[in-house]
Amino acid sequence: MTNDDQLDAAFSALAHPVRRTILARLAKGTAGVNALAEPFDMTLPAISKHIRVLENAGLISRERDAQFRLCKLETAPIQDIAGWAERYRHIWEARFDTMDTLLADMKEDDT
Amino acid sequence: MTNDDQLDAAFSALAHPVRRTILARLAKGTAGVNALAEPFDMTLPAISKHIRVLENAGLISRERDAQFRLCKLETAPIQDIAGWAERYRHIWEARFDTMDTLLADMKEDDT
DNA sequence: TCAGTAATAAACCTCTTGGTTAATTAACTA
DNA sequence: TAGTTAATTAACCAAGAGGTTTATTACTGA
Repeated sequence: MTNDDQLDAAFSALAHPVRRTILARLAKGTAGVNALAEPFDMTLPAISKHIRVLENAGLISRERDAQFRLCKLETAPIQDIAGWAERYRHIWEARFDTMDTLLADMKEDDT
Repeated sequence: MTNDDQLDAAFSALAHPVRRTILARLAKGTAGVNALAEPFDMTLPAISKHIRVLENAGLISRERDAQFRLCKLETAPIQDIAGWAERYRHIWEARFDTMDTLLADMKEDDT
């Protein structure tokens, strides 16, 4: 899988509030599918599918423990996304600087 | 639009390599639709649709200049995503620390 | 071994996405 | 005003996403 494909998978997995909520829950520790499904008004197979999407994107891993499938958060794709976003930071910081200058100029006008 | 909806829109807009490439191009400066379409083996209406997706997600804005529609990168949704990812940073850093400790322990065993 | 619990698989449905071609709008230019 | 360039709209299509219900697998524990 190319780097681009990995980003595709991560971004599109994260483009659903249910899946982001599941990740937020897993940030507090591993959990089984039923536990993850609990907050949602949705059937278990639907949650199961969301979990598979997260797994395929590498955002979680799973381990069988007796009749449970424990899900665990994996941060690598989130780090990739953070890295992707960072490439644009200089732009918004530059614009913020411009705004700073603008505000400073306005202040000068006041005095 | 709720914060969740904004993240949905941003993540799903970014889940396509063509759209990420367009943003990368716009990071270097504004451009018209034909210029943005140039690198892709794809019809203009297809690019036009990608651009609309980016616009609806707030990732770009547009200004009419004569017969051109100049596209401009907007960083707010990228900042939102960077902020979202940051909430997970403590986890991967904690795991990295654990790995550090592990490696240190292994080193001690060697001596 | 049998009942119960955890989870997935299969089949199906509807809506969305990503692309096409053909037609249209809007502005510039000769 | 006619032709050209820039871009969008409309109509269509195939494939994918997200959900359902029903059936099945896999394990636990009495």
